[in-house]
Amino acid sequence: MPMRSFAHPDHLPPLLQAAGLRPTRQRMALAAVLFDGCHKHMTAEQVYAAARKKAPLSLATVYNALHQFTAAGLLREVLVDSNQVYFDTNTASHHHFFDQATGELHDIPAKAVRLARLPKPPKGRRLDRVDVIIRLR
Amino acid sequence: MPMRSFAHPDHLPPLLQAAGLRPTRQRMALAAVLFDGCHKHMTAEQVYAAARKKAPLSLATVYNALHQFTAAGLLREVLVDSNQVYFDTNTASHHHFFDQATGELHDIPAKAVRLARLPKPPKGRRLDRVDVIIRLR
DNA sequence: GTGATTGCAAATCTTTTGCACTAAA
DNA sequence: TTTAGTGCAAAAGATTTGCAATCAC
Repeated sequence: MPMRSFAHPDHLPPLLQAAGLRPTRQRMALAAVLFDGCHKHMTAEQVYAAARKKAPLSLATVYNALHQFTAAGLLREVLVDSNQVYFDTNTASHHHFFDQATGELHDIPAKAVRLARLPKPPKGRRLDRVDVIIRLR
Repeated sequence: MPMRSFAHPDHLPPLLQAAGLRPTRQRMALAAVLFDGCHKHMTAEQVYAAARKKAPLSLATVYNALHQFTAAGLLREVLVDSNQVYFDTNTASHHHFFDQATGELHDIPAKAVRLARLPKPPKGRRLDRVDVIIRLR
């Protein structure tokens, strides 16, 4: 599962700048947590807990940044559980297993699912993307 | 799209009783709103607004009842938007179009989508169901 | 009667907002 | 400088809880 590797901190400022975001201390801490080379699914609270070990920042800033990162295409929201929103660092086309017993979320590569037939969008609308969630128990 | 028709109020008490729920005035009003023979996608707030025209009831009771109905298999939660949970009166296997511009949700019959390949669940877990969400813009 | 159900208001939880302060460019 | 970004604390929404009053059986 290839992902651009931003494990080294030097790669973070260009990443943020490319998204039109100033590489501030807080955003750098958040980016270091999220874009370390491994895909992850994290809630705002989890990101907050991890980032504040790297730099002082407030929860409001976490929400601001998560939404900015999402708008910039660096993150994707995953909605599988009515209690929390997960932010997914994998922005490539893919799907999810959701373990309803544990709340764990796992990626499924796009090619592992074949959508052989799909209805066409109603007129006037175009397809944005297709999310497949395989719910487990 | 066949659905058991509960348009006539006389059909509501047995429906509730079969779910192990006493047919109280409040639950009857809620069931009358939801199970009128037409499938719908409603938020708790929308259900509340419609039901209070039929009988006085509180929002807390709406949430209680929606969860009881869901646990009883009369409703299904649909998660497509981080701002609100939709309750779907169609509990048969099916999928959804979600219009991200308007927030509208539309059913897709199960047969309109063919999942030709699906990864098998991790060991120890079994498949509960597969949700396909076609996001439109 | 008696236990299930409800209403109300307060509590919780998550997320957003307003605004003065701070820092990046 | 100058403007974007941040922190804080308050506000907003959605949902839940606790408990006394009420209703279905």
